[in-house]
Amino acid sequence: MSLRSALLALLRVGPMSGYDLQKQFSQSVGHVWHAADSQIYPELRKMANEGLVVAEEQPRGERGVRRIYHVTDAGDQAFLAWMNSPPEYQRTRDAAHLRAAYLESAEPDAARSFLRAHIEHWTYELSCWDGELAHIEALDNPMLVNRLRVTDERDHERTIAYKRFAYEGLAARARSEIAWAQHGLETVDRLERGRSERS
Amino acid sequence: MSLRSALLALLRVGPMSGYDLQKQFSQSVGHVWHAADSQIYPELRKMANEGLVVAEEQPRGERGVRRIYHVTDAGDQAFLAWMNSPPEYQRTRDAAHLRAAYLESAEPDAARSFLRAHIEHWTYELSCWDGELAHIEALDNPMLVNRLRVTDERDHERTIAYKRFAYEGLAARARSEIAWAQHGLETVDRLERGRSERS
DNA sequence: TGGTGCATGTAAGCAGTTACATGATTAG
DNA sequence: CTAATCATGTAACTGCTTACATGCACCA
Repeated sequence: MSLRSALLALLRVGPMSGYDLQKQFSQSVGHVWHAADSQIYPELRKMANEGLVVAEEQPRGERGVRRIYHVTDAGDQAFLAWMNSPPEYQRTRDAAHLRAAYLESAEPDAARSFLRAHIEHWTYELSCWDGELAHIEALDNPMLVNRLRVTDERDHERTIAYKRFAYEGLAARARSEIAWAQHGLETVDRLERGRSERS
Repeated sequence: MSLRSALLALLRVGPMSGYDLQKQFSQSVGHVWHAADSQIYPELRKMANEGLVVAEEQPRGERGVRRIYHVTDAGDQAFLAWMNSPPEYQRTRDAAHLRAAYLESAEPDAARSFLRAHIEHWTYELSCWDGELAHIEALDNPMLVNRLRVTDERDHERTIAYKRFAYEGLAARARSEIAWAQHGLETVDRLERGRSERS
């Protein structure tokens, strides 16, 4: 249900087409919740069938149709119900840590490559999230600006504070992953030194 | 492919039935990679069809059959190939941080409940991982003991070190999530104080 | 006329969840 | 005898991925 909530959260800021939403998912929101285009269009159709959104159909050329989706009252309530409901957690399923637990089975160089790839991945994620944080602080994130425009001015501070809070959490996680993998590289070196000394 | 790798990792320690594996997934390994029984049995069948494992069939009563799975050479190679291959990362999809980014839409009490649930969830996970770490240090984790038994003594140190490394990473992540949510609770209080002063 | 961006999808398939379903063995 | 544990699955469904597929509008 999170894709649905993410779509509602975006549409509550203002009506958008599937394509517009897709762009959001490849930028700002996409750094928190990823969704592919092939998933967005069918989901919007389903939401329209369930009355959470309505499609304003605009003709495009001879046959093409552009659908601008608007949130309905039912959609608004569904989003708020999700926001006020207890979160659901999935059981841990972490490929990187699974692999780490069996690293003695890998070649030392493969172990190092894996840890460097881990650092590279989380460094990239961190740069995205730090970038979003900079846009929040500078108030030049287009979605945030639009959202503040449809928000009571007394709620601006909270709106900004929670956005910042969310991205700070993701950035902290990325830093923790990077530190862990760096510690891992040191561990590989230490253990390999131990092996070469014994041989 | 990670479920498959996790199954191979366990079976490389020694042959086991689907039921035995299932128990491992609800204990030690299950804290890194979760899998349900309804997923394990079909996967073992598929792996047997592909020659990664062989089932030693034992009759059980009149009609029942117990299947003890053994890793084949092909299975061993598949596991090592996975260990030596570059990791694959999925795009971020984080329901808690998505929700956090829109927390101004929630009732303050719902926001607090959410953050407390987050702390509770990660505190529980942390206790599991700290528990596993204690079993690793005390050398009384049964799977680890079995694994050391089938491992060259010169590799004992590495085997233990990487297990410890994996669980330390998970524990660090849990602590980071808890600290984040605690900071979130303070943020809610600060913002709500601000609102009540203005009203 | 040709490329980029706008705009919309379908189809096959995989991984995982939830619910259902059955029967054997062993310890108290 | 009965409850816990051992032991094995199937079926329907959800969420997501990958690959495929089409066509318009505008600018150079």
